[in-house]
Amino acid sequence: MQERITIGQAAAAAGCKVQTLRYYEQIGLLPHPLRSEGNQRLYRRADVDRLLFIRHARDLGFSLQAVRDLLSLVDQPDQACDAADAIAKTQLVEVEQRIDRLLALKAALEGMIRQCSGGKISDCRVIQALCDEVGRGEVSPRDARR
Amino acid sequence: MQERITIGQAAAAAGCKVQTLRYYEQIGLLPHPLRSEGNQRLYRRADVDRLLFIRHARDLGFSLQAVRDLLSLVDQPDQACDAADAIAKTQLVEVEQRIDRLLALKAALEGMIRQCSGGKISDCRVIQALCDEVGRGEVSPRDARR
DNA sequence: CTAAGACCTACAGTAGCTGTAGGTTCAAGG
DNA sequence: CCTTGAACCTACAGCTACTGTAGGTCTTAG
Repeated sequence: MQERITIGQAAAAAGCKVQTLRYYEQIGLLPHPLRSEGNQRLYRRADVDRLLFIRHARDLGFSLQAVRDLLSLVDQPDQACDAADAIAKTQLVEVEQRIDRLLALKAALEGMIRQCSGGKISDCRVIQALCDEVGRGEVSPRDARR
Repeated sequence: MQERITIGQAAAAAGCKVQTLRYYEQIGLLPHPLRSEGNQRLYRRADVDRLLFIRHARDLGFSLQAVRDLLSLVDQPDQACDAADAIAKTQLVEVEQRIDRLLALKAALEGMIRQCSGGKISDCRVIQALCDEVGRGEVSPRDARR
């Protein structure tokens, strides 16, 4: 009665590569599935749901460690949901920081491009801007990297 | 007359690790510097300027390949600056795409957090949202990953 | 029965560093 | 002059999150 889903079908359903499933299994995010007589993996609905959960979380920018934490919550559904909430909030803060950082980059790049004279490299503003050690305060060289 | 700058001083000036300089040398972004009698690297101003250029570009989100391209332009300063302009524009497009993607993530995360009931995991909206295969159109699961 | 395609394991490679082990050199203090 | 400790050296392993490759096996349609 159980559907037997091949690794290729599961990967297609999740929009990822076959290798990615094997990798998730290897690092313990997915359980070892049943095998056919010929040793090929056979997944069930629940496994595919778990995979979709993982992929969805990854699409939302959660690290594999965060996904692992979320899955451990899912595996114990009677606890309070504060932990899941906290993980999402941490993630939100990080996303906001990345957005701020990228907006600053965008401004800096637009400034560089706007001033490109179309002349020679030696006069090019893009290169000049990168040569300036100091920058113009839009991006500080010291703490700018995540 | 030349200043002799140690690798530690150069790294400090650029706000990166000593290993990073050795790595850049290894992959050909920085030239092999002079060595002391005791085989220690001695950099000159020009080397440090090149390093600062690299770090600045990295801070702006350029890949090492893009940095490599920009440096090859710097090394031939009499050519037209169209190439540098094109690299910066490509980078700008990528940055804008990343921003759009992150804004969608932010909205999705805020929605998840807003609806967290504070109850049990089994009712938690954060988890529910991740379990929904379909999502609510904010982030498409298929093409969402860069 | 055969051939193509999907699957298997095992391992190497990607980016961009970072960390470690085990040894050498340099500069300052005694 | 000698010692001590920081900074340096090489070489290599490890990190994240996969992706690709080689060489072989299984399944399924014709």
